[in-house]
Amino acid sequence: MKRKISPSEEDYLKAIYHKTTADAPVVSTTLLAEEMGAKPSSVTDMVQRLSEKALVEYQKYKGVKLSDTGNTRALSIIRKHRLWEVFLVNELHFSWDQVHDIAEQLEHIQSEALTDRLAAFLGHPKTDPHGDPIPTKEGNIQAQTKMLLELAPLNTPLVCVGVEDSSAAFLQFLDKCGIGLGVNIEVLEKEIFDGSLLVSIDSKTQRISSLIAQNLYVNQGQ
Amino acid sequence: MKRKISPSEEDYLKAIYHKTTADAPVVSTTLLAEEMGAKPSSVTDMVQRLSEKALVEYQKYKGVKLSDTGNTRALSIIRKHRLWEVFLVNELHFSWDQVHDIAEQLEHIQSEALTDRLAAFLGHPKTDPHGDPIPTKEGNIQAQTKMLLELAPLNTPLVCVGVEDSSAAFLQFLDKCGIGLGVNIEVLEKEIFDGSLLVSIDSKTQRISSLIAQNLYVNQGQ
DNA sequence: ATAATTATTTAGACAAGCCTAAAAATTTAA
DNA sequence: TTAAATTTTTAGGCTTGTCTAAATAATTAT
Repeated sequence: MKRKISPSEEDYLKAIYHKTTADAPVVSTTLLAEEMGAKPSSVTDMVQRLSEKALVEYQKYKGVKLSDTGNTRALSIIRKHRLWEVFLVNELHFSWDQVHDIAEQLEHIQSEALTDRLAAFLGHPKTDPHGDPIPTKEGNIQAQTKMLLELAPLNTPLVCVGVEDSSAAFLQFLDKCGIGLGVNIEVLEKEIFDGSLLVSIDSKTQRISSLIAQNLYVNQGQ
Repeated sequence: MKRKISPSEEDYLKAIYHKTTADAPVVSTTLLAEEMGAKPSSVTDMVQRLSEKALVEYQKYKGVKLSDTGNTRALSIIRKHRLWEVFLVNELHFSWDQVHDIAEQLEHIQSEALTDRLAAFLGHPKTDPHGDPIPTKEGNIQAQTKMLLELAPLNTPLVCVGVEDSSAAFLQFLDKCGIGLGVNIEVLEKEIFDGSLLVSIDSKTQRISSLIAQNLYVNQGQ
């Protein structure tokens, strides 16, 4: 009984998913427009169509959130996106910064059998190369544990999942330190004097400044 | 300098490629409409747009054929389609009859790097699971050698690539004999009395009737 | 509490890709 | 070689997903 959804509609569902949280359960058309790279008026149009299809709950001037069925669809798309990212990085040896645009296309391929077999082929991975959890076929997703490295627990395997400051300078500095999205990090010691951290990055031990730690997000890794 | 082509435009280029031959270098809008599952008027529209983009050569009432650039684009799409079919069958263990619709979607993914790496991952296959040749990155394609099994040479590795009679009865009978698209066949003997053939199918020897041999297409295999 | 500002929606337009119905060109047949 | 039948194109319309400009609601500031 699955109604067909266009790639564009899927992109909106995904954007709404990413822009709503427990704190802010509803997202404005303006914010969504930014996320989608479209004008707010276009978003209003689309959101009204999605509302008629019962994929979102929308109240004029009040913002929009996913319905239960919309949420399920969004998770299915995210599942496909992240599985393809695993394929691209683990099997085709792409690097983390090359896979997003390709996965963005692959996530719209419609075939449940393909998704199932891809997951099996990859060994049913639990997280993507960026450390983000992959929803199950049933639509369950492990709660996000994204936190600043500064606040992360000691002696726990972590995966770098994002940055607060995304300036080229910072990213290039990260590269120099051997840090990138998906890299495995473990905090060994916290220096009280200057807030610096002794960390092991892909099994090599080094010291990083608190400024880095304040701008780097990590997840609990495997 | 690659102009963007929509999935729909790509489908038309592919259809024109498949429907033109050395004998009939031009295809009519009506025939193309059948192939595309659209009305002739819609085809005329599209073909005129493609002509403006110099992807096809079109003369009113005279039919359409690919331009050189159109031909190159068509081959690139066919390359992607067939590479994905290899992936689906060899890596994800789909059967030959399940892969077409999925490959039809995957062929539109735009990323040269992806195609290159996929080809390398698969070991640069020369043919797809149906025995059809995979064009090279440069747009070279091995000439088609499709022929009726009845007329095929003895003691030569062949691959089943299609059927003349596509009735369910025939296809089910083929299944029973262990014959399907992509199956390796070699003709060992031709019986003059009844036209039957002694063949080795996936290394098992059996005799098949001339009626089968008259309705089965094979390619020179590897 | 009202005015000014900002956010949001509505209205009207456009391109892509399809459709149906009607017109025009081509092919076939008498 | 002209008339009938068929093929192909044109004309006009519809949906999706976008846009700009204008109107309206909500928020902020005085």
